[in-house]
Formats: sequence, C-alpha cells, structure tokens
Amino acid sequence: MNKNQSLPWDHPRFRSWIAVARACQLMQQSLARSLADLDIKPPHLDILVNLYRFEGISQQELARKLLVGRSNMSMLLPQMENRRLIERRGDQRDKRVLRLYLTPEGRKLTEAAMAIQTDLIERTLSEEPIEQCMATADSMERIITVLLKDLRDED
Amino acid sequence: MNKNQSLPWDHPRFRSWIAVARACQLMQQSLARSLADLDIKPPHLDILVNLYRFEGISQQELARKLLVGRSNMSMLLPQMENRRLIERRGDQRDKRVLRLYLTPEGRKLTEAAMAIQTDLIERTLSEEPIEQCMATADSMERIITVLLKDLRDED
DNA sequence: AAAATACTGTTCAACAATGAACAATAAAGT
DNA sequence: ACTTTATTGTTCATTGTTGAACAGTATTTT
Repeated sequence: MNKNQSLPWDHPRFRSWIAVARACQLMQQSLARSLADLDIKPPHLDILVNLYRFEGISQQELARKLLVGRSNMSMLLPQMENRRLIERRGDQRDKRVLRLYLTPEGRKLTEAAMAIQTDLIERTLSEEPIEQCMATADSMERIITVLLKDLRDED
Repeated sequence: MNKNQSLPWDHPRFRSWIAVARACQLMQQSLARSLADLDIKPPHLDILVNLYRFEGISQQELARKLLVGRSNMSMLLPQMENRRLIERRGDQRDKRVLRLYLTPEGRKLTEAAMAIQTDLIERTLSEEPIEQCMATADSMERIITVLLKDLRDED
C-alpha cells in the first residue's frame, strides 16, 4: 500500500474542508480586531445578534443556539447586563428561566457591530460570485444538519 | 430608510458566511470528540499534521502556519515532547531556533488521527458533490489570501 | 569591533471556555 | 399529596490561549 495514495491532502473534500477551517479562523481574528473599536468580542456579538433576532429568549436556548455551555452564558451575560447592553427578566410562569432583552443602547451597539461584520464579510468575499456563495451556503447548511444530527445521536 | 432592507441576513454573502462559521464550529467539536480516543485534541493534531508535512520546521514557523502565538507553541510542544510524540533539536547554525521532528510513535499517532479526521470529513461531506467541494476550496483559498494580506497590512 | 536592532523561544499574569456539582423550581410518576 | 426525575441558571476548579516582558542569540549599523 503506497502511503502517497492515502495522503489526506489528495482527497478533495479534505482539502476543501481544511481551507474552510483556515478561512474561518482568519475571519474570526479579523472580526475580533474590527470589533475592538466597540469594545466587544465575537462571543458578545453572537449573543447580541441572537437577542436582536429572538427577543425574550432564555439563557438555555441562547447557549444551545451558540453551541456553547450554559455556564458560558452565566459568565458573559451578567457582565453585559452591567454594561447596560442587555436586560434579564425572570419568567413569571417558570421561575427558573431568565428571559433576555436588548436595551436601546444594546440594540444600537448591535446594529453598529453588525454593520462592521457585514462590511468585513462583503469586502472579503467581494470577489466571490453570488451564485458560488449561495451554493456554499446550501452546502454548509446541509453539513450543519448532518453534524447536529450526529451530536444528538451521541447523547 | 427601512431597517428590513439592511438586515444582514438578507445579504447572500453574509448568510453564507454565517453558515460557514457554524459548520466549522460544529466540525471542530465533532473532531474533538473523535480524537478523544487517541487522547489528543484538535490543536495537537494541527501540530502533528504540520510536522508530518514539514519536517524540521521551527516553532516560529509552525506558530505562523497555525495562526497562533509563539507562546502557544511553547506551552504545547514540551508536553508533546514528554509524551514522546515529537522531538526538538537545536539548530546548529542558529542557536536560537528549535527544529521539530516527529518520533516514530508520533508519526503513527498522526496517521491514525488523520485517518479519523479524514473519515469524519468524508462522512460529513458525503452528500456534497466533488465539484461543489472543489469550487468551495477555490473560494476559500481566495478568501484566505485576502485575509492574510489584510493581516500583514495591519502590522 | 562596538552598539543598536531584530529575532527565537520562554515565562507569566490575565482572560476565556468548559464540565461537574449544586440550589431552586417544575413536571411526572406513584 | 409525596416522591422522583428533569430542567434552569450559578459557581468553581481546571484547562487553553493570549500578549507583554524577558534572556539569549544573530544581524545590521556605525
């Protein structure tokens, strides 16, 4: 068996995914730099964007959407609350859950941050044809589905 | 100006990139679980793979390829050396640099780990046509180039 | 040759993320 | 009603990552 035949780099899907991962890592770093002006980091933006879209979500639901642990939210959210970016109100029906809301300042900051992120993405992907982007999006969404299914199966 | 018109989710490139990032995050988590059998984590695999391809690389060069800080290498490499996965030998010409090599066990482990990663990727991307994967790879490599250029410009 | 500058790897303190253990609350089973 | 099981959010010890300061070595400038 010739080793060269089984080298991962010869597999198109492997090569492709390595490139995806690398691009992601770089984009994350670039985003972090761009967000520094607003004094927030990518994890904060993830939270803000989700509250922007899904007002009144619980910490649990938020953690699930972000693919992080609940404890992570317990660390980040109070500090964002102290900065008056978000508000946490107890649910009356279920006294365990805290529902999350953006404050007006939080909403403003979110819009500014999203603008920064959008600009970065648009600029970086400007050379990629729209059709290619949409095809990639479809691809990635299928992949996400597969991976999420795997994740559930393991529990 | 209607807010809905400027919602980021309406931008194809934005939507596309969000999906990419999410898929990456999930794949990373899945990979971490799969590698647990070998008692290594994704960062270790990254190191091993690079030593597999580029024998005799220095710590600095390795850190650059992996897009992490030098200090990170100074933390991880000694512990991998203790596990006899790698070896660090001082360069004779330049006494500052340490050159990195895989031990035979390290090479074996690397091959096992790469097999695991390849399987995971092939399985997860099995529904994606090869042409689509290659198109995505091209896209991502262009994006990487742009982001790397940006990175250099900022220094 | 001496001095100044740059580079390589290490250390350390600060910060982030995680999972396990826990208290409070809710829901289900008896 | 009472007990058991599940769920929500918090705390905490552990682990990982980072950048700044540093010591040792090389290179460039003077």
